[in-house]
Amino acid sequence: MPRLDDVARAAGVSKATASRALSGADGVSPETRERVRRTAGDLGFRASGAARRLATGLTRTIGVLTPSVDRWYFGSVLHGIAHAADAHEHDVLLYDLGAFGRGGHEKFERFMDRGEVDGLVTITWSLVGGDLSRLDELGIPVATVGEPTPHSRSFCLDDDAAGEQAAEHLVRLGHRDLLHMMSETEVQPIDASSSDRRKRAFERVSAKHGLRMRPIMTVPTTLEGAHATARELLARADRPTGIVAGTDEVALGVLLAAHQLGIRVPEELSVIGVDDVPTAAAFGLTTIRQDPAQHGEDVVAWIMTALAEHPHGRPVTEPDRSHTSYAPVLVIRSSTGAPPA
Amino acid sequence: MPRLDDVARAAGVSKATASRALSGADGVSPETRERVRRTAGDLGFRASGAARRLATGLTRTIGVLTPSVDRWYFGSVLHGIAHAADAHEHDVLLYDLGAFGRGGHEKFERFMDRGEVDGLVTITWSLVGGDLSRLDELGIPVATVGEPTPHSRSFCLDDDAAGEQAAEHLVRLGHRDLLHMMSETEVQPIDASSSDRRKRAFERVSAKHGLRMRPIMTVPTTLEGAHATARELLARADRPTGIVAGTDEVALGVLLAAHQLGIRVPEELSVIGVDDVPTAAAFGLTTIRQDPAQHGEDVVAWIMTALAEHPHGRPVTEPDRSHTSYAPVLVIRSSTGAPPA
DNA sequence: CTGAAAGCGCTTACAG
DNA sequence: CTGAAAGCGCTTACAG
Repeated sequence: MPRLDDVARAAGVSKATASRALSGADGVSPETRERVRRTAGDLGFRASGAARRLATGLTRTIGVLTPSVDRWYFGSVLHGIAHAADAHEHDVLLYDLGAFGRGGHEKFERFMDRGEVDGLVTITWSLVGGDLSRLDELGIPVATVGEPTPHSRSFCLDDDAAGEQAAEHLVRLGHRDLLHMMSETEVQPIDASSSDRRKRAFERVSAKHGLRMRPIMTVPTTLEGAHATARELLARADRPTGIVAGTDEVALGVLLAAHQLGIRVPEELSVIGVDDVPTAAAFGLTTIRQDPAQHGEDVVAWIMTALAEHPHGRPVTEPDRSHTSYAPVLVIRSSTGAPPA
Repeated sequence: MPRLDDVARAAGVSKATASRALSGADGVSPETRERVRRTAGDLGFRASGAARRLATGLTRTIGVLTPSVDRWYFGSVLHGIAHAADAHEHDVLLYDLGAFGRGGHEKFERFMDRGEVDGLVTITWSLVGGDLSRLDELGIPVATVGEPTPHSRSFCLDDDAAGEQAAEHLVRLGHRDLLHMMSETEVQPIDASSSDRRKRAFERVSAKHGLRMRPIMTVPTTLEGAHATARELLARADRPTGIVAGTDEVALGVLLAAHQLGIRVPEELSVIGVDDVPTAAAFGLTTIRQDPAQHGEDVVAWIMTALAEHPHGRPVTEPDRSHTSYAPVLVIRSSTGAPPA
């Protein structure tokens, strides 16, 4: 592997000049720059990242802390992050903290110990409160996507509006007897998780319109879990006319149970979800759309801006802990309709 | 941030001794080691990764090149990799090359230019042939998961056996008129992709048992894509009695179409897939199981072994390009049964 | 516009 | 068991 020194010598300049020519810094004549560049190309020179890091203190890497990577929401956010990071010529260092917080603490410690990054994004539920507040030690821009949090800058769907829109859609169709299936968040680092907000929005709408009050059901955040619960629920004679599901996975589990029980959708039962996962369309699922990949792109854009303002270390000003919330979009398909007469 | 020098001084030893004490190298008295460790802890010392990299030439990072991150298979492999890497105290650097090869080349170039890792895993279809062969330049252990490849060590499901088991299962149930829905691989870097192998295995079984020869159908590797195709196919009077799908996503699309058309499964139609995705059970899908997370763990284990044998740079011996193939497991559920009389 | 030199913070022969 | 010193390969004031 040729070093900068080899390039400099071959091009007949000093290491300093070679470095400037290659990095694009100004104060180098066009001819010199061109010659150095060609020489570097000919030699197959690749700057040592380790040396550059040591000299500049910059890793050109952004870290991602996520509770999972094999589920739609997390994968989509990660995809957006990876895409945006690449556009800014930054690498992404992935810390998969493990299934929803379990055992994640040790991995978090390892990250604090040796995960060297210029900026960090934590995805919902990655961390518990105590760990979250330690992120400040890092002295780098930190942002969260998935839930609003007072600990850092955050980006996420407006869950209040999403919960409201879902319930209001069914109310407009004439439903008076709805049930909310809340998808369970196994770790709740902060006061109001997404599922809590969606649930409370549902309760507000229920109260406002004087709907029948049914107890909220809590199910695992998986199609399977919701499916099992829904099979029992829907078999009962006094089932609701509509179900507001906390997520599409839950909604799809309900739809599947309805199909298996011979309950026609939407004639006998309406179902609405939140997310608009790729399979929702094929199932005809009415849902509240969000775009996690976009959130991932936006969070990286914010980090890049913060980095540009304070290239090294801790900003002198108070860190930005503002919140960006995305407006939900109602997507009407065939899983919702007027309730049975 | 305290440096090693600060720790050394505070503990009353040289940097060399402090370094050895902290790294666990031997040749340090137990008392000294303990004292240095405590001092480091008190000071909140964290070794600079950049400096360590520069001094040792080791990044303690493994790279992952993947065509996507928001689909079950890739997410699962990545999860296994992240878990195993963490167990070996290595970080993972993620390169999401983008949707199945499109635009992935530039990202690949960026990786070659500055992705500094000790070992690399490429997931199926990440790369096209020309890029694949350039991986040797890296002089680090490289392995592929998802498809057998002559370019590197590889790990994947035995697709021949999987395709055979799927078809044979239906033949045993009495089916003579089967159709294969092959899931489309958008980029085929090597001669025999997974889907090709599964397809050819199907053809062998068809020939062996003298089944009706139907043209192979190719559908997108998504539930939606398969669903659209299946709706047309299943509406026809001469539809087959069984469908062998290249993946579970495809199989689920077929199941959905069958439900919507009022075709009873398995009485009127049998469907089998490959993968055993988490939702397969709720749908009662019979399938051929594979465990991508395990493949991810195994590939990291192999890299760690290779690294242990050749701690620095290119091994003198010929690189290991052997192939590990995993035996498929038939999981029988309720989507398959005897064909209609 | 260019170069000599110091510095980033570790590790590791080498010598004792 | 311990230390002084060289070295990993860049970047960046500083001086010219």
